Amino acid sequence: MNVNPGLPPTNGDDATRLTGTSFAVLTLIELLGPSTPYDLKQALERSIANFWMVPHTTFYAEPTRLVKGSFLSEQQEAGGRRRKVYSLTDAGRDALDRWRSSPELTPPQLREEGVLKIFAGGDPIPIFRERCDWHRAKLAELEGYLEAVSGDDPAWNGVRSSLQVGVAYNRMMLEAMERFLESQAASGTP
Amino acid sequence: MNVNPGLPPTNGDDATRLTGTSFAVLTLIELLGPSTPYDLKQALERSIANFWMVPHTTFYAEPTRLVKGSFLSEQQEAGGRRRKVYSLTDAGRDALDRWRSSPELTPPQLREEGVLKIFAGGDPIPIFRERCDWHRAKLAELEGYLEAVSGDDPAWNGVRSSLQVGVAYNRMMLEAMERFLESQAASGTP
DNA sequence: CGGCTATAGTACGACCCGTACTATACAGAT
DNA sequence: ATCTGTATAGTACGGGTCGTACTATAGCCG
Repeated sequence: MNVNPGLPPTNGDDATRLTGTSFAVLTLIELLGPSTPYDLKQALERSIANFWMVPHTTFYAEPTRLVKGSFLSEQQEAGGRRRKVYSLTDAGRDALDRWRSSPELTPPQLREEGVLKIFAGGDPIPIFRERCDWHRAKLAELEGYLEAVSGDDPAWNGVRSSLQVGVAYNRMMLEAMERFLESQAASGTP
Repeated sequence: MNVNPGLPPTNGDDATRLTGTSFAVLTLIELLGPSTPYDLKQALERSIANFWMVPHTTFYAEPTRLVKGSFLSEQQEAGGRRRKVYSLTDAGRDALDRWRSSPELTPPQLREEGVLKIFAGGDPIPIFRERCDWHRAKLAELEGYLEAVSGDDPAWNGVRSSLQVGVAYNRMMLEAMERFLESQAASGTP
């Protein structure tokens, strides 16, 4: 049971090993151009984190690993904070291309405490009500992002598509739970 | 960004700390009675792993932690392999009750490499096709489990409900993606 | 320029994870 | 009886991940 799926189920190779998090970093640098870790963190939290969550400490560490595998190159800012700026190398671009155009996918993974509680015998009604609120908020958030990228630069096509997927997903979840709650309310007061 | 949500976002307390995985173990022991780690692993893989994945090595370790926190007690089998058998303590049962009846939930978390690839500019069509196959298989699997627990022992109500949620979820995902693929096929050959 | 808040990180230890390996049970073949 | 293959039932280990807590600079408002 692989909980932390990367690309190959670890080819044992070591510094060459690329996880989903690696590709998240590579993709963002391709989109944004040379970036500092903080640029990446900001962008991540408004986009990828919605379907591929990464804690910020892991995220700050990832570029360092990718430099070691020479998928990224690193420059130092001249003045100010002298922050590190990362760019894609050819190897990085290649790896990204190969991954992106391969049809292989690791299984989707859900961690849903609500269903866990229902399994354990918890009352579904308050659980679904909580979740409805959450999905409503998420839906509003994603619709906001979607408006923010509403140009037609083809480089952002994927970004727009994934946001549309997210909107559709949350709307579906929300409607399904609302239907359930209504049906319960109806059968509760006959 | 909390990727590994437990109950409280870690109260710092230490051995008393209970994660979602802890409650998975406690719930299964409540359902099955005193159990060996392997019993638990088997049951987990057919149920909870669908919405709360845990690798088997973590899972084998968890009962040990729970004994340390005195949520479980441990006996040794008399003969044969002298395997360890775990039972709920009163503290364990209390913790489980409190968690199960509290309405608080950590946010749901999805790790979906398909959307990550779409974000990165991958072609959605083969990705959704892959995913359709996956959801179809999962649906069949869950329907099998559902038949297997089709008695009416009230202790298994939560188990049945969570399976129904899983079936509904996978059916929804499958139908949404099939609709998308059909609409693409239609617009592709006008 | 002094304090406040937001921004931009680092430190660290506990825990998690995947790979690889070990070891026992049991069935059927010899 | 024992061999040998397969399913069952785990353990060992080291690198990676996680959350908490802390530090430090930037910009703003008075």
